[in-house]
Amino acid sequence: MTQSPEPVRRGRGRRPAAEVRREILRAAGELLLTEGMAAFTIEKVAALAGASRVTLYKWWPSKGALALDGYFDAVGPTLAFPDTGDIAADLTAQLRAFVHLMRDTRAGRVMPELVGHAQTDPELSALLRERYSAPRRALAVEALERARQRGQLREDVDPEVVVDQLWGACYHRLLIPDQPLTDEFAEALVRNLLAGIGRR
Amino acid sequence: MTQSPEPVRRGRGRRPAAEVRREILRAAGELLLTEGMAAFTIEKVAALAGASRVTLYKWWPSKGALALDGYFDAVGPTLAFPDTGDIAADLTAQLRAFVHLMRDTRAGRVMPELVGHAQTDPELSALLRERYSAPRRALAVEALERARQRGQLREDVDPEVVVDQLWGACYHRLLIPDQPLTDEFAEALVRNLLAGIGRR
DNA sequence: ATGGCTATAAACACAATGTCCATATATTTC
DNA sequence: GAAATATATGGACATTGTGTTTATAGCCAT
Repeated sequence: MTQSPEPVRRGRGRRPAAEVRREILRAAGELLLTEGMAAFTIEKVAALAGASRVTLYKWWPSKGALALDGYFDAVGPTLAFPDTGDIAADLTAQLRAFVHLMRDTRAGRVMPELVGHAQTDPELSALLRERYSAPRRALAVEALERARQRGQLREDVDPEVVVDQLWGACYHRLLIPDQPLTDEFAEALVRNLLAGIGRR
Repeated sequence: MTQSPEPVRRGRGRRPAAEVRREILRAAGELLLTEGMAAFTIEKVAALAGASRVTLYKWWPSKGALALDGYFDAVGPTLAFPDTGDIAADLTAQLRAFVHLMRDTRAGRVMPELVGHAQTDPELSALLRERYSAPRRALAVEALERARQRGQLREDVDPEVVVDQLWGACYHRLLIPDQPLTDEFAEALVRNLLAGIGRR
């Protein structure tokens, strides 16, 4: 159990909106990261925030939207894609960091659940794309574009496809876990793709 | 609304187990393929099958297990991986068929929802691995192994990783749809990986 | 035919959703 | 400072779904 200082039973009446909103986001993030998406309910978030369910329904259109806001409130944006000029090294480093994040942190272990829930929640699907996947994908695509312009990649390669063959492969092992997600895997992804797996 | 001939109100008392079971599976498959996983509830399956909820709870331990059984009842196994001896052509053909299945059929559109639900249902996760992903992955791995033994692939390549860089990339575009899943994409996947995307 | 197995209806407790209301009060406006 | 506005609140409600218990009814094998 994560020990919130207080469930804080409040009196009736209005409180500053910003404060309530902050409290709700904190509660949503905490519940999501400790209990996971299966146990994430509007009711529990409201109780944990010491707020009324009606208030949540007023501001968030769906459970998914609330969960994602709670996720970012707890985790922060954390976007970075260092560019050293060596695309092979940069991709490997970035993928290893991603593997570490997904395997060894609470935030990482929750993300597959959010993606999973998005499969039946169009609201969350759109938000996840806008605020999570699209910005991250864009960073990788830009790095690959720069590498191509430096002459490190073939001219006819579509960076968008490359992203799917690197990060998409990792998500595959996360979401459909037949095989483990390891550092060696991350390294093999880059090796295979840059050098090619074909003979001659 | 899908118009079943009759909700068929039956009297109390026992009916042949096999018949009930068949009817439940049919109902589960129908509901899953027409309404999707979000609307898939034990209650609706029971009503559609003209069966008692208690009967469902007796035979299926979870909603996910019932959904997967219904899926296979409706779709069938459909496993095939033709091997013409040309690994590039075989992979491309197989991936194009996969893209078509996922994009243009009801069964395909439901699979991401099952994978999504599995993220918060360990029962379904295990069943999906055993009965869906593992057998399919094994077929692809075997084909790649044979190609390597024919000398069409580098000796040091791990077929398991290659599978993630081909099918995993497709699942990525299915589950986190930033970019469209197209035939051209399927072809680019094989091209990139066999020839490599690096310069020189 | 008889006894065991199993499907059935009905009822229950529970949890969660989503929407009402009337009331209380912080903040804004005059 | 007083009035108006916005908004959070508890409590209530109907609805849906879960998962279980109970007593009853009928198929099937022996």
